[in-house]
Amino acid sequence: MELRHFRYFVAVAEEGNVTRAAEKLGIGQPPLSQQILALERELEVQLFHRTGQGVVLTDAGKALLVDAKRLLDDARHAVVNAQRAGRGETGHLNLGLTASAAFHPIVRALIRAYRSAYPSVGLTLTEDTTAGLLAMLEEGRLDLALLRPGTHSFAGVTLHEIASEPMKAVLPATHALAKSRRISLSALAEESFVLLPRIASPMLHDEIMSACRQAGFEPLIGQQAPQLSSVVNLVSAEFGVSIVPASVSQIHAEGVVYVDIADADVVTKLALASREADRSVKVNNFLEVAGTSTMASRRTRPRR
Amino acid sequence: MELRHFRYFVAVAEEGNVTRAAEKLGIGQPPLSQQILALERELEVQLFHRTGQGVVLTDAGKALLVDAKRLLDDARHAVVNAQRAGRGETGHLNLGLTASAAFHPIVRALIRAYRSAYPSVGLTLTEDTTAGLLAMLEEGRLDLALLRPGTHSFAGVTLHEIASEPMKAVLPATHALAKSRRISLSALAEESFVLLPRIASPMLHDEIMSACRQAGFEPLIGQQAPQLSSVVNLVSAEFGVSIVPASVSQIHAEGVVYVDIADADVVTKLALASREADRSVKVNNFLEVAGTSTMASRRTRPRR
DNA sequence: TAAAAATACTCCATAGGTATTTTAT
DNA sequence: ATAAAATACCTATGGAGTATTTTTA
Repeated sequence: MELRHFRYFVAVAEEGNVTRAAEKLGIGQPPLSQQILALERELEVQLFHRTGQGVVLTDAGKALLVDAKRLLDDARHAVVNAQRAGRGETGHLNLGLTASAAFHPIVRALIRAYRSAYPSVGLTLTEDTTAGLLAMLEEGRLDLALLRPGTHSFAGVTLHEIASEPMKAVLPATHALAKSRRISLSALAEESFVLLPRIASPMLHDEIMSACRQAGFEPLIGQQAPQLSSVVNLVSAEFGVSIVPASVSQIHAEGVVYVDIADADVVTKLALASREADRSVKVNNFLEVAGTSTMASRRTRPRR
Repeated sequence: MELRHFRYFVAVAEEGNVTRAAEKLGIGQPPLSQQILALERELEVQLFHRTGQGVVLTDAGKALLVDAKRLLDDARHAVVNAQRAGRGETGHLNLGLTASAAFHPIVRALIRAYRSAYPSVGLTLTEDTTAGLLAMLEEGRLDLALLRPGTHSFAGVTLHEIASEPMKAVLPATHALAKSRRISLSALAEESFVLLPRIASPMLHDEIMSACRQAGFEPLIGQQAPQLSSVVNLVSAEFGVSIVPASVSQIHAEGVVYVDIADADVVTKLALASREADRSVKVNNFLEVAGTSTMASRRTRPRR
């Protein structure tokens, strides 16, 4: 039994006449008769009463007509659904992001652009640490993650840079350098630093540490805070100074100033991470909307 | 696109491996590969990612798998439904009956027997005059009718006798003959008769009239009543005598007696009427349950 | 008897088989 | 290097065409 049998059956049922149905189908009357007879033989049910003027449906035929039409419709729908899914127009996308990435205006813009381009794709946003996001990405619980890649890279993960921004120093307004337009990192060599714990954002943490070392000193970590806003508040309370991505300067707090850093390459990058093996159209569409060129896809340190 | 493509696709999707799926389907790997490729080409959608260890579904494939399985299930159901309809096990039957037929115990028994044999067939009972029933039968608004066929027969209607019963005389208890075990019709020659109007039950009416004429007299119709129970009540009120099918003697009324009639052939028949052209299995099943042998199928007086 | 469906046969398109190559890990 | 899918080519089933017969009202 094939869809052809249903197509032919519906045509004959609707014409009430094998000859005319055959014309409509673009085949001859005898092959159509044969196919109908073959269907009746296979189903072991008579579908038509033969009359001198054509054919009329039996009760079995009437019952089958309803189901056959629905079946043919459903088959067409299945094709359309598959095609839409194939173009990445339907389905669901699990997107992860780190707390610091969430501050970047490009992230909001990216999500909006994707939603308007693919309105039928469901989006779930999950906020977690970089390590957590990468683990979820590998397990397949995330399809994409927005994070700040560090010096180390991860096996099976492709990073697509979407933004690079300078770091800024965060100083209490009372600080001697608070009125400078730009300072060099070495000027902060004796300061106590307020940073996010390394576990929360190892990439950002490592970038700050290595920038300081490159400037010739080992930063003294006086205080740790779990949120970037807390970091800024602690600086405001004169617990020390900090270094944050420029986009974080959106956080305005009393008694805090953001100062440009003169040192070259004190920048942090925002990247979209995807599974290297993931060939999903939905993910590719997202990357396309992000307009990214893939960063070097590295496979240096296989994850345990 | 044929059901074969869906069957093959589901097999490959569930095995995740073309070679194993081919074994399961009892065909070779190359033809299965070809059919899957043909499906992908026709849908213009990639359904599988090919890997070294087999194949994995794309998003489009995942979407199609759900629909394809449902489609194959639905096709199987459609076949079962058609077969059940073909055996007359589903659907609806419109059954008509006359007021006088409704009294006969065989009618109740017949309907019960059919319901228990074909519990999934819906039954609608319609009570009307014989003429009304025959018209509805011809128009297709009824599939079968239980009625008392008269001397005339109808075009395109087959009558299946299901019972033949004697007539009885209905007399007031005060009547001179009320205590007789049996009387001859001629004894009622001078009586006034209470009958159903001819329009309500022409067959029964004509049978009574012709029985009287055969007994040598023209009955005097003193009163007409629309219902058999009213006829009995009028006899009870001494408006006259009547003649009714024996099964009507179920109606017990004060001051009324039912007396056997001695004359030969004063009988009335109960028949099941169906359209001659109707080859419906449901109707045949009903006739089979009724255990009927078809009465002469006559076509004497074509209906206007 | 006249219209339509069924049968008889022929043909060829294509599903399926066999052998081999290409691909992916 | 190996398992699996794809390609190439061949075979044969059966869908479709042509001619004719049978059926039904």
